[in-house]
Amino acid sequence: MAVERALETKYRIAETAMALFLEQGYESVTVEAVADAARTSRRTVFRYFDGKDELAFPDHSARLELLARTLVEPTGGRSPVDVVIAATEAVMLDFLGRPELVLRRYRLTRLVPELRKREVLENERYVALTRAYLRDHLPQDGPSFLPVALSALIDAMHRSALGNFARSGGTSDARAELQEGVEWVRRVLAADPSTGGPLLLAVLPDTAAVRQSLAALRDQARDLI
Amino acid sequence: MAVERALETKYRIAETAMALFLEQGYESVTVEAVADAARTSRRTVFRYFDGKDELAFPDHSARLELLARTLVEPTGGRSPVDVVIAATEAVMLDFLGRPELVLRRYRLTRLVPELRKREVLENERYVALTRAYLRDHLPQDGPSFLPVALSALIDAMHRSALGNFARSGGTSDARAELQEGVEWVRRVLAADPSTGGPLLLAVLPDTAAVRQSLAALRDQARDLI
DNA sequence: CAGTCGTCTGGCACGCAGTGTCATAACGAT
DNA sequence: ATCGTTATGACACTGCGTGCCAGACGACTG
Repeated sequence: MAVERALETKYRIAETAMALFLEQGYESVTVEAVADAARTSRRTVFRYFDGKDELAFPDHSARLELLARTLVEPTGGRSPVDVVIAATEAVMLDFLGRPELVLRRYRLTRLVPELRKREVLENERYVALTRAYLRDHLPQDGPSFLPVALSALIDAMHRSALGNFARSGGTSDARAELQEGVEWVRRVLAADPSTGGPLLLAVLPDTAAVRQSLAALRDQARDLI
Repeated sequence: MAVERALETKYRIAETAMALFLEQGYESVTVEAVADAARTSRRTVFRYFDGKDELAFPDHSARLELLARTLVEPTGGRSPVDVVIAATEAVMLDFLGRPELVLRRYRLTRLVPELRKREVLENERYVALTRAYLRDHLPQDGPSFLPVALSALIDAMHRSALGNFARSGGTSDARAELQEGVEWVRRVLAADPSTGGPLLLAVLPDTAAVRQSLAALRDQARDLI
């Protein structure tokens, strides 16, 4: 297939480039040097990549499509927030499918400001998608900042878990961390009446027995809720 | 003063550039054209700005310093979250001090992808500052994702309010919207036991009267809490 | 007033990213 | 084997960004 060959070429160029960047530094490696090392031409490099900085992100266009595709799948009755969370988990699993790439890119982005810039931009495109989805699917009677706040929150969890994964050298369980993070989001949302969460209130006699029961319940709730 | 004259030059160049960008489009305006229109040289433009895209953000370096300065001021016993919120409000007030600049830049960034990129990057620098502050000052026993989540949240409120301000043509009360947003954050944090918020639980007999009282309380709480 | 020192500015040249164009090569289908 | 399609490579060109140096401007001093 033609597509396979093209993909192979793209990744060959990208890996050559990343290796050169790590060896010699981003600035001092020209695109022509990358092309030569990958046994191709400068022009071809720019056919596969929009810019020199994108050489470290050969997988992002595909992953962005994955996110977009996941967001339009039938929801099966799930809430918009759950749909976005599931889509974010799918994106993370895709990331974790290429752990070496993630680790190498992490080193590069810490080292080269230009590549860090690019990473921030790529990330913004993910957030823009989820934000638009929430804007379109969340009930309109909630606070107007909810879509932007929730997309930022979920993205923050995603990045935090992936960052820990990279810093740990690929040993941490990024998926579990993400789930822990979004659980926190869910819990916090559920506790807020303006987003439709349940609310439990009561008036009780102020006796020692009641106080003691409440304290016990509170301690349990700290772990359970 | 030399500093005043330099600042005057910088803003003259920036305003000339923004006008040209809006008239003729970002791509088709060369830096040399900007320099000529601002009665200076190409070389001088690059002395005041790190790149062509920065021509639309003459105020960001100063505002970044403002944020950094505000974050190191004595806290006066406020919590780290409150310090970050106050600093964010200071940044927003600084933005609102130049409403024409905000509006013009908003039009530009919606129109020119290159400038939108730059805006995202500038924004990331603010978030990096607040995130680092929270990482250093928040209690260490909380969830590890709290700094990144909170900085993302507060930033989201900030951007949402400023975006509405620009979209409304400068008529909306951005400061009030920001405060509304951070109030939501505070409320939501306070409701979460893992971040030390209060928790109120009770067990009641399931009678019609009790149910009615709870419903009434719940309706009040929707507005009050 | 003359001289001098530091800073701001403009001109020049260079490297390199990114793009348009076109000719050629590789590949797949029939 | 031939043809149509698609990937590739060569070339030229624009414009950004930077290093370098020389001259202009302003401030301060004797």
